[in-house]
Amino acid sequence: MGRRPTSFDIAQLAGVSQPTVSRALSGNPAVSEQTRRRIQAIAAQLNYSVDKNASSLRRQQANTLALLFFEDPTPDDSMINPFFLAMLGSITRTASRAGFDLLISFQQLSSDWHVDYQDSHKADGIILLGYGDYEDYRARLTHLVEQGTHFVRWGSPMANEPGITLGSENRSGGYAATRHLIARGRQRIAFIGTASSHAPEFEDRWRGYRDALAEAGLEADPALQRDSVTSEEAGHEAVQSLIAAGTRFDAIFAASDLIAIGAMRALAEQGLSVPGDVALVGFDDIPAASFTNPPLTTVSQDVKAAGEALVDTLLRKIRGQAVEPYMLPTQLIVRGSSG
Amino acid sequence: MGRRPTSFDIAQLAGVSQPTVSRALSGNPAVSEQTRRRIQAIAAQLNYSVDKNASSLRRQQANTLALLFFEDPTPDDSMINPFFLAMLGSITRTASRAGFDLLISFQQLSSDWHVDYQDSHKADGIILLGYGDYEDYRARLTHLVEQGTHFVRWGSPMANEPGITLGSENRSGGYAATRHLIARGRQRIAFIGTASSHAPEFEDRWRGYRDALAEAGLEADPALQRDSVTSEEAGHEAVQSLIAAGTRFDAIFAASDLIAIGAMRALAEQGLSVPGDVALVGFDDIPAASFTNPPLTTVSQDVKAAGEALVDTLLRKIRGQAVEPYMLPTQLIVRGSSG
DNA sequence: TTTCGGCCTGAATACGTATGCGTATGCCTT
DNA sequence: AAGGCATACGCATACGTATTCAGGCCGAAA
Repeated sequence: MGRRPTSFDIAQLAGVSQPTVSRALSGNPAVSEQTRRRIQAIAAQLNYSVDKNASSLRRQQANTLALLFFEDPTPDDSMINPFFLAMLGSITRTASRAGFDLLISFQQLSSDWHVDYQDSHKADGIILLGYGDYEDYRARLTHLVEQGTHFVRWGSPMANEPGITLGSENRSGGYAATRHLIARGRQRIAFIGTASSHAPEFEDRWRGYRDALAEAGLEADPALQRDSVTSEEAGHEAVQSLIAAGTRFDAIFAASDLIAIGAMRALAEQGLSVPGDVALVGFDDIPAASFTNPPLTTVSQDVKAAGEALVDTLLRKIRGQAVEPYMLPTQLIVRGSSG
Repeated sequence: MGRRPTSFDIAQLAGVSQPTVSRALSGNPAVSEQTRRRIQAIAAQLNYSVDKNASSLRRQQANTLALLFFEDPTPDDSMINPFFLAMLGSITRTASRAGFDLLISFQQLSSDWHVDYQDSHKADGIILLGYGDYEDYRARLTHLVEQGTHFVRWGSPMANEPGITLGSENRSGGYAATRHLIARGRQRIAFIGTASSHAPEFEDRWRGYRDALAEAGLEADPALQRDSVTSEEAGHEAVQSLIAAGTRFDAIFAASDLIAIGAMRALAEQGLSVPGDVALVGFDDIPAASFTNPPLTTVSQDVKAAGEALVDTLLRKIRGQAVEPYMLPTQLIVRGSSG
C-alpha cells in the first residue's frame, strides 16, 4: 500500500479494532499484554507512528511548547544575544525529556505574537524570552492572561505582574560584582548599562552596585554612569564617552558581558591596561567571556537551571498545578580582568 | 460562551455556512468580497484563529519545518557549537517569512530521530545540522530517502549522497587561509583538526591547506598536524602536544575558531606571541573570534545565506520542485592574529 | 445452574477544518 | 421567452485519533 499506515491498518492486520490499537500503543492497561505485544510488533514492522495532528486534535493538546524570542530589530540580522542562545539548549532538552516538542520563533517586537500560538492550538504553553519595552509588554501579558494562555516569562519581576516571571537575582549579582571590585581596592567604579525602569534587569544590577558602594561608604557618582544596551558597540561607545569626559575611574562594572567586551576594546584603544589601570567585571558569563584577554571576571547566571526552571514551571501551569515565581542565584566568576 | 470559537460559531453569526467561513478566511476567491469582509470582522471580534491541528490534519501538511541538531554527547550539557547557533536566527527568520513554523530538537546522536518528525506529520520537512559519524549517518539518510521524507543536510557532500547537502566551500576556504599565511612569509604551518573522512568538513579544509602548500613548493609535514574535534579544550591540548614534540612552526591553521581559541591560550601559556612567534588563522568567524586578543583572522562562512539556502532548498523540495546541491562561498577575514 | 464481578474488546462518535461536487441566483445572449 | 454561463454558496464527507459506553467472556461464589 502506498500511503502511510493508520491505526486502522494495524488493527486489520492484528485482527482487532482501531480503538484497541490506540490503547495498546498508548500504554492503556485495559489491553492485555499479549495483544499489546502483537500490535506493537506489527506497528514497528509497518513503521507506524501516531499522526500528531489527529492526536492533538482529538486530545485538545499538542504536547508542544512555543519559545518566543524577542529582540530589538537590529540592522545586523544575525546577531542574537548569546546569553539567550545558551539557554536554548537547556530548554529544548528539558522539554524533550518531558515529552514536549519545542516550537521556536524570533519575533520582532512589533508583531502580533499575542494572538498566535496557543490560540491556534499549536502549542500548549509559551515561554517568553528577551528584553523589550515593558509597558507595551505589560499590555500584551494582560491580554494573554485574559485569554487563559499559559506562559512563563524570563526577566525581572514587575510590580503587579500579569502572569509569572522567573529570573536571576540581578541585584545581588550586581552587589557581589561591585563588592569584589571594592575588595580589590577600587574606589572610582563606573557603571555601564541603562539604570532605568525601561531595562529592569539592568536597573536591578545597578541597585546592587549602588548598595555595595553605599555599604563601603562610597557614593554612586552620576558622572561615572553611562547608558548602554547590551551590545559590543554600545559598550565601546559608552566607555569612549566616559574617557572623553575626563572623569577619573579605576574600575568598570558592565551590566552585561557584551558591554564589557566592548569596554575592554575601548580601554585597549586608549592604552589603558586591564586590570592594571581599570578593573573590569561583566555579567552573564557568555562563552566569549573566558576567551578575552585578560579573561573576563563576570557574574554567571545558571543557564541550565534557568532553562529547566522555565520549562518545569510552564508545565506545572499547563497541568493546573500551583506555581511560584522565584529567582535563581548568580555566582561571581573571578578571572583576570579584575586583578 | 466559554470555549474558544470555531468556524461554525463564526458561520452562525455571519449567517453563512462553515465552509464559506473557511474559504473566506483562506482568501479563496469563490467568496464575494462583501461576505468576506463581514466574516473577517466577526472573526476578528471573536478573536478567532484557525485550529492548526484540525487544519493540518485536513490538509495533510503542517506548515512546519523541523530542525534537527546533532551533537556529540558532551559531559558539559550546555556547550553548543556557536557556529550552528548563529545559523539558527537566519533559519527561523527565513522559515517564518515563508509562513512556516520551526520545530527544533537537539538530538543525541544515538536516538531514533529518523522515524520521527515527518512520519508523525508534525513537520513537512527536516533540516539536519551538526557533525556526526558519517557512516551511521549514511544509513539513516538512506532510510529517510526511502520513506520519502523531505530533508536537507548541512555539511560536506559525500560521494553517492542519499538526499541533498548544502555546505560551505571548505576546500577553497582552507586554501585561502593557508595562502594568506604563506603570503605573510610563514613556512612551517601547522594544521589542527582531524584530517580524515570521519570529519569531511575538516578534511576539505585540510585539502585546501595541502594544495596551497604544494602550490608554494612546500610540503605538508605530518609532524605539523594534530587531530582535534571542534572545542576549545581539544585545540588547547593539540597545540600543547605540538609544542611538547619540539617541532618548529611559525603558523597555525586551525580547522575551527574554537580550536584556534584553545590554540591561542596554549601559545600564550608557553610564552609564544601571536602573531609574532606564531601566526594564527581559524575558521567559522564565530562571534568570539573578534573578541580575542589579538582578534582572530578567520575564514567566514556566510551564516545568513546558509540559513536561507537551507530553508529555500527544503521548501522547493517539499513543493516538488527541482533542487540542486551547491556550495556557499567563504571569505577570509584578516584580523590581528595573522600579523 | 445461576449470578455476579472483573477483564478485555468493539461500536459509535467527537475533535475542527478543508474541499469536491452540486445547486441556486442573476445576467447576458439569441 | 428560454437557454447558457459565471458567480457564490451549502451539503456531505474525509482527515486519523482517543474516549465513552456497552457488551461478551470467563471463572468463582452461591
